[in-house]
Amino acid sequence: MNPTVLVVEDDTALCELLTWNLSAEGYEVRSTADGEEALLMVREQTPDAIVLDWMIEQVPGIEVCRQLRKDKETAQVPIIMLTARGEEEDMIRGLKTGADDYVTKPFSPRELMARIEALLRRARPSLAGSVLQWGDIELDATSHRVRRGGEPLHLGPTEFRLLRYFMERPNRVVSRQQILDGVWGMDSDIDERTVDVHIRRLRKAINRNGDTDPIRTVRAAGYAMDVN
Amino acid sequence: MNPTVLVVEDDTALCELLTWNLSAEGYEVRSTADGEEALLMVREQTPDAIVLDWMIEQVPGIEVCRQLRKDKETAQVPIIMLTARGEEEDMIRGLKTGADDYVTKPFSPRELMARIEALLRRARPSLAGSVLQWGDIELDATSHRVRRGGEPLHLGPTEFRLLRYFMERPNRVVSRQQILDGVWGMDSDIDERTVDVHIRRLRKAINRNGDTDPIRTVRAAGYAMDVN
DNA sequence: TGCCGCCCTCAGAAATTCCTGAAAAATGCT
DNA sequence: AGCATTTTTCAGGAATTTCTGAGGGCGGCA
Repeated sequence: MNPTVLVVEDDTALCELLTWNLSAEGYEVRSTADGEEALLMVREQTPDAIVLDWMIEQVPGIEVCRQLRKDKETAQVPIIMLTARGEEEDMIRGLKTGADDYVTKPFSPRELMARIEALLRRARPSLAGSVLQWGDIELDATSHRVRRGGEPLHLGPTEFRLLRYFMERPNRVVSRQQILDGVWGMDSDIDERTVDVHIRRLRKAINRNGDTDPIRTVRAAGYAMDVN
Repeated sequence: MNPTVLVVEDDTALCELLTWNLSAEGYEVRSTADGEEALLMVREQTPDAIVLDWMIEQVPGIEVCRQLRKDKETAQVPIIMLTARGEEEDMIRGLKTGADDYVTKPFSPRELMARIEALLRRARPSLAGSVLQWGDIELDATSHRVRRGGEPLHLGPTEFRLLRYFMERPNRVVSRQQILDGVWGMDSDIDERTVDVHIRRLRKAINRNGDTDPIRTVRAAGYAMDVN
């Protein structure tokens, strides 16, 4: 289950170079040369990060960026923009539009790799192997261990993924469908009510000692994990 | 309450330039030329972001970065590293050590500003918009929370959508039909009178403490939410 | 193979919210 | 002041949405 990176680049040689490097780093790579198709691919299966060329066919990169940011589903995807020109204006426009980072060609692949890693560390902490925290709850993604107030908690696999999903998105209301996509996988064909059940199981496992429940149900919207 | 940025830079001229630019952007700025002192300042009052020069007195910037990342309290603070040399190795070391971004001198202040903004947007969503405001009412669309004067308000789904609808259109009179389209959906087949009821429920929920009513009824036209 | 843990589904109960219609109140106009 | 129109109030039933407990099924492991 490696992190997925979507490369949107119409220079075939560069695209292959990136794909090769990313694969070597252990990323799952998908790629396209077309902005329109990129949007479709993101909607179909949200990647963990996007490397997006400014100048691509059909739709300019910045427009792709804007579209992604506009849609709630994809608004949080980390985006690194790539450009040939060193225009300051472009860079600032790109960053203001919602890109997280901006790299000008020519660039060193290693630099790009490092920037992607830094960005993932920030945007998806569990992918970088750090420990997530919420109040007295600690979740270690690499060792699959969860503690509350120092006491180890026993969670099933699904409960673990569910908790991680919430801890990666503190304060954010997510719909059942989003939870299904994120925790079960995009193509899962599971009833939304099932989420309720697992939320309940997770709650029971976490609040065993009458602790405060970190998970808030938002009627007609979904659930959220609030900062305390 | 503006976001606070800590500038760690021993070149006095550059430090002043940064301070001036950041202040102009509305940031609260604190600064020091000394790495040791920087660590103390962070511990005393955690800033929302740090601009950190690689070459500073006493402690090298990368060591400051490492120290900050080691401590749980400060592990999440966004860090942008600044350096004179364009050495690729340095950049990669910096990013691997936990820096979020890495800018080489000479750089444009505007670029740095844009990068800080992008980083804050990622690290502290609450600081970078997404919260609508009207006087003492705050509405956070992503966490579905509403506060008035700091006190949390409990709104039902429809009331929430209704309030958001108004706060997205300050100072604008909207007809009942427009409200139905925007809040209930274009194809809703609901009596216009129903809007009245929900307006009332919303008012009751919002003005619980005898606060001023933000919603103005416009006879024969609809409703509006005025700026205060 | 048999046990065990976990996952998904189902369906009824419970809780909350929403809508409806009509009456009361307020407003504007003559 | 009196009338007409519009807005607000109100309460109960309808409709959603969520919660809960139980049960079958699948797969891992001894």
